[in-house]
Amino acid sequence: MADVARRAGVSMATASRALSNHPHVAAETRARVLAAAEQLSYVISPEASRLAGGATGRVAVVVPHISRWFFAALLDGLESVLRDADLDVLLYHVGDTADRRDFFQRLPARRKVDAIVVLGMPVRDDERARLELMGVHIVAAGGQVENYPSVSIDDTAAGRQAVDHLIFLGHRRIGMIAATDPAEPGWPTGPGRTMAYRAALADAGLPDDPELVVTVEWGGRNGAAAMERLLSLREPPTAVYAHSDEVALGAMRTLRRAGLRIPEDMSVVGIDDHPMAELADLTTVAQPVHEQGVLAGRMLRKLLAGEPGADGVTVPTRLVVRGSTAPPRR
Amino acid sequence: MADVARRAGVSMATASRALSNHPHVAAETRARVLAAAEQLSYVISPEASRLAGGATGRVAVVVPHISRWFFAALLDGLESVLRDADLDVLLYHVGDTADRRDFFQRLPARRKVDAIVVLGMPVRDDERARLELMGVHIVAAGGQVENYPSVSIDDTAAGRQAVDHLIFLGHRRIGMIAATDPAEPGWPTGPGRTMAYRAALADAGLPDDPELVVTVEWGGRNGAAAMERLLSLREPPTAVYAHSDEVALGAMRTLRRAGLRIPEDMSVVGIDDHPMAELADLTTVAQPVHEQGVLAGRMLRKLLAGEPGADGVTVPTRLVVRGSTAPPRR
DNA sequence: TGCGTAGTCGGAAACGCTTCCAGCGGTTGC
DNA sequence: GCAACCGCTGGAAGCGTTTCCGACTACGCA
Repeated sequence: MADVARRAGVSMATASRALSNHPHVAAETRARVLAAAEQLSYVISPEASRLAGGATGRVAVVVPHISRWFFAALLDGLESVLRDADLDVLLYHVGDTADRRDFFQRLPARRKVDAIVVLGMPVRDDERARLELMGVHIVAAGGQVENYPSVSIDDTAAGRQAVDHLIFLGHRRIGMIAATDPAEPGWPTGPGRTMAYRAALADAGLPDDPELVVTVEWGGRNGAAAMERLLSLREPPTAVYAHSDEVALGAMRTLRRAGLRIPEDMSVVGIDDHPMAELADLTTVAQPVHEQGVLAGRMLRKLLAGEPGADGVTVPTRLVVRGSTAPPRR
Repeated sequence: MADVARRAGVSMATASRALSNHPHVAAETRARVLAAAEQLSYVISPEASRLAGGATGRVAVVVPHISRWFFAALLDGLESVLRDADLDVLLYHVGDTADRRDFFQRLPARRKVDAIVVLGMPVRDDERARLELMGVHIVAAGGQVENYPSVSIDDTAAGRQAVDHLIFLGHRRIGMIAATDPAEPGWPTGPGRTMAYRAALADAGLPDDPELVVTVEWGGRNGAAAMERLLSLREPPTAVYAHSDEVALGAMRTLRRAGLRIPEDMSVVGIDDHPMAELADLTTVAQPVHEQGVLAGRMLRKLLAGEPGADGVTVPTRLVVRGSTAPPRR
């Protein structure tokens, strides 16, 4: 930077001000500095800049499963707005339980970022305590995180949309394939999605047969296995509600293999509106995933700018009727 | 850090050496410093550390499409090994042409990273020139990038495996759905995949009917449209080779809608072995995506350690036969 | 006993910026 | 006409590390 200043015939102080867009620099001087920087193809050293100044210009993004569509889409949306704000994204993948413990214990992002956003992942209280040690803003998206400004869907409402649709079509015997997060075995992805099922059945005066509920780890293959369980019942359901599209897609594969027709012999409904759902003609409850990432990014920008961000946003879901649901055969 | 040094009763110089695992520190002293740091829950300021020292401990990862499975899986693999090496991942998404130009023009990662890895994306010569301005190591994965140490599959071989399979089954009239990258219209994803098709046909003594080739942008929906084109021919093919599974899945949807049976009326083969391919019972040529990311990460570690990394690795692909291919009806 | 040496440790100078404070010439208000 | 003021600029003090270099200790050997 000394070179640039010399070339522009100004002091380092002025050069610094010009380069970082501070006021109190004559337009002409600024132009001269910028030109000098350009010629020397000089860029400010972020390290030195942060050392002396304040913010790092970086945001940590914590995500449990990079290669799953839902999380990747969330990240995509988030990244786009952070990039527009000239914020760099530091990616932290906390795939399994060990990673996760390690992340919250070591806090590898400490002192490295201005904020942290947690994607699609509930944060436990003890983890929250660790996170707060970092003393930076925290935002969540796509997961049911309390205590933080966050954006997500209403899982219960989404579940209701799916199950109510099946009930409306006339189904009385409805199975549910609940998905748990493989990283947190036994922990339901969305407790709301399960509650919605029971509430919908109760409201419709239908019995809640525990046989009809099977819980598996997330994933198409497990969805397929779950459907096998359901088919092995003495009296299988006439419709199945899956907690996510991938699981539903797995279930459909089992049905196809069994020679059953969809939707004539069995209706299937999922949640998410995964791109594959369209190709598979799967009825589902769509949630705006990319948009949730975008909203979280905007929220963060506000927070970083010092404005009091909204506490939380719930984005709407909507039923997308395709060819995998129909009234039951009588 | 001054606090830590004081508490441990040593100078800052010694504290620094102890904390960054340098030699020439008595074991007992080091333990004392570490304990003091622990008690004060102190972590080194990376900014200051880099300013004085050398490396940033960060790696830039450039990826064209975060939310597509292939790229996300690559990133997943890469991230896991970088994390093990205590390297932070700075994510740069260059979705469309504008992003891309902007990235290579502004080089936002400049001075921020020790290395850069390009995922699933060919780099043009002019872009390469810009990249080299950063003066850091460069590694590529999942794309056909020349001049860099890189890991990828042999696209031509993969294409041959797919097309040869169809030919072996007895198909004589084989369609191809070629995919281009939406970010770089007109640019074939894998020129090799196209060449393989022509070479296979030629080797089998089959005519190369231009009608049978349709080129679309990547994506399931476009795959579906491409299949419609193929079905509108006077004499449609008996089998279709798609450049990627998503495209193949789209094609299958059109076939299903048309009431055609797979594989009886039409065989379909893809490339990638997308998780959905298994659920859709799609025959495909599998490539180890996650592993390519891992290998790229290892290569980078070597490079950063000063060892001469291998110039490039080609990982093998293999045909996975499922239910979407069969001999043609006669 | 004296001296060289290996192993540790401390002082202090960078590292490349930002920002406080002061100075400078020129305006404005009375 | 003078003082107060304003916009712009420069000097210099940090910011929190690392590392060079010199000093100090304890020990082995002649």
